[in-house]
Amino acid sequence: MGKSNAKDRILDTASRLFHKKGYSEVGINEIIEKAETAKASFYAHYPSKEALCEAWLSTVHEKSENHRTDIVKSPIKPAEKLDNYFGDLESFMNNSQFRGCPYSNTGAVSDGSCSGILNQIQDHKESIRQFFRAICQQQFDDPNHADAIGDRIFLLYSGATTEAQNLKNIWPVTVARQAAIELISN
Amino acid sequence: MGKSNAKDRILDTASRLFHKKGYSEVGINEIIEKAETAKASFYAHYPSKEALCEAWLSTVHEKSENHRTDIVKSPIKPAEKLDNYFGDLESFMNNSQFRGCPYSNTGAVSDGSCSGILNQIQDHKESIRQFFRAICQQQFDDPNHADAIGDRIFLLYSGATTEAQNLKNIWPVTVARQAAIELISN
DNA sequence: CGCTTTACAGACAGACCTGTCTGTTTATAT
DNA sequence: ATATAAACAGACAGGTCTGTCTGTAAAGCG
Repeated sequence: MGKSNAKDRILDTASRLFHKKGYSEVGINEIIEKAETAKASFYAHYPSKEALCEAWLSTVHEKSENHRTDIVKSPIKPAEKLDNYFGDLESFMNNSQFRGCPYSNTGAVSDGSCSGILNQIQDHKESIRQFFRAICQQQFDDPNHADAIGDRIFLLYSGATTEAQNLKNIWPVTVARQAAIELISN
Repeated sequence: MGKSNAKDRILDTASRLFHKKGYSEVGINEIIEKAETAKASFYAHYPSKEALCEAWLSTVHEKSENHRTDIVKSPIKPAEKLDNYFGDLESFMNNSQFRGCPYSNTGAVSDGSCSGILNQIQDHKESIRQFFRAICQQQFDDPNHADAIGDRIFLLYSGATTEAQNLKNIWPVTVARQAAIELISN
């Protein structure tokens, strides 16, 4: 465990609350109370609530992006990479009381006023799309076919995340996992 | 055009605003102002904002459910039914500035405090799932296989809706449409 | 010791939120 | 014409929101 300074406590607490309840349902007051810090300390480190949201999404992106890079580089078979990645999603959903993608959930509450957040959402989604395409490129000879299959797996992944949250059930992830493996194996 | 009474004006205005900005980003004051009615009139017809949300989701469900029933009963081929339904989604996304499923967007902002809304979300999603399963039952001999393919198409549909919203682009719907047709044709 | 940095506590402003209330106006039906 | 129902306008209460402000306490360092 590293030091527990105010800035980190705020970000950790906000991450937990934003993910669990949704960005718009969490207030600064709740964050600083549960982070056991003061409002002045919050505004000393973050200029606004939106900036905190961007910092949160950045950390999520960074962690998950590193994880995906590792998977792409690993020597296992492409189908096994998909199996592992959907397995990770299964664990994630089970461990988060079926709260799904932080980016989609944040984008669901936005009319486009904050372009910084919208850009992060699009960058993150495009990054996941390219991840699936990269795996498919390792499997198929035809690059166009690989991209097409990668896009389909991306949509299965997104749909599984969304509907596992809506239905509070893991079956969408299980179904998508099997479908993705079949897609890349045929 | 029917009469323009206050109750209908409120529901119509709220539907437009909830869909465009998200439930949590729209207030009663904005609704009654744009519906050109008074706050007392609002609370004469709806006991709370949450009740208005449920009324909104109910109308969305009713309309879309009737549409799906018509499609299932129609004499065209299953693959053509899917093509039509994804075509409808394409039009819907284009006409709504890429705001996607009202149910998923509402569910993204909820920690489970309002069970009425959560139940409507789950009922609606399960209804769409059964719609795709019913179409697949018309195509395949094996009922288990039909259900399995129906579930995959359901996830493609959900993922296409989610990511078209996130990416502000129609390609996810186009990809899902083609993938669904291939799934039911093989 | 004095100086600086960081974090603390919490009052405050100004705006917005839902929901209640009083009272007035309009339309309809008898 | 008169009674009844519906819609109107809008003040108000009580709470929450983000963000600013003043002031204090503690720790590191010369």
